[in-house]
Amino acid sequence: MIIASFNLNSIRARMPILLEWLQDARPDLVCLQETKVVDSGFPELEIQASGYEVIFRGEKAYNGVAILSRHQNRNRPPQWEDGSEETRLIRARIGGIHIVNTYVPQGVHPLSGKFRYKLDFLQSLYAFFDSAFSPDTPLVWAGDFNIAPSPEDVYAPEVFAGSVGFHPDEHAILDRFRKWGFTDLFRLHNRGRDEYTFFDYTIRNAVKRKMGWRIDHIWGTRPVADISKRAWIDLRPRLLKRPSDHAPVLVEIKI
DNA sequence: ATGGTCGTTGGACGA
Repeated sequence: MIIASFNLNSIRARMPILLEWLQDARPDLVCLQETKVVDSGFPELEIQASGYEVIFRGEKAYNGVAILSRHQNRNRPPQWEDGSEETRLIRARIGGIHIVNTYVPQGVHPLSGKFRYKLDFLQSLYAFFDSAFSPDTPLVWAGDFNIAPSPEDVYAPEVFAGSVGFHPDEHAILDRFRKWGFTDLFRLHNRGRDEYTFFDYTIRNAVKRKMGWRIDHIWGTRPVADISKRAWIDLRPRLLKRPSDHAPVLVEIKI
């Protein structure tokens, strides 16, 4: 079973790339972020025609999340757990595995109220995990975390130290998630640097120049980590015409 | 070509 996370930066603008990538990579479960569309405008029929069930929650212009599941899997309706008006969290259960897909606020600047909101969002999410699940639960947390966990995950860690996305307060919260029981499944299977999921549009040839950030993640509790076989980033969609600024990250689970 | 690019909007804002 292959699980993927992909920030699309608008699902409507990205349909050609999404559909081609689904056919190509054939993931079993896909967590999407930044769909940027209200539910009445979500391209549900096209997704279904490509072989996936889908659940989604979006709003006008901003945010928006969805979970795709290949037709042979069972799905269940989304439940909201963060109490937010924003559409940043959606969850499902596929077989015995729980999936939580989040679009964590970007944070803008460490001195801004939006950074405080980002930290609060993560603290609420931690409380949700702690109340709704046990570390023994087969649980996947996937999405755009908007945080690069370690110096290997930013192309210029000395430049960006203390910046939003690579800030000690963010790292302290991620450490809490680790202590609770989560493992970064990509990092479990990959040691190298220069492996990124986000490349700023304003940096020309950023992928080729390896100027990116690893801010999209698939984390799992121990039961999931124990059956994970490999994890990788698929840069191909980022290299196409009119790409998202993110590339998908994938994990293969023995199930 | 000299402060960069997208997407959603319908003038900025978010990223």
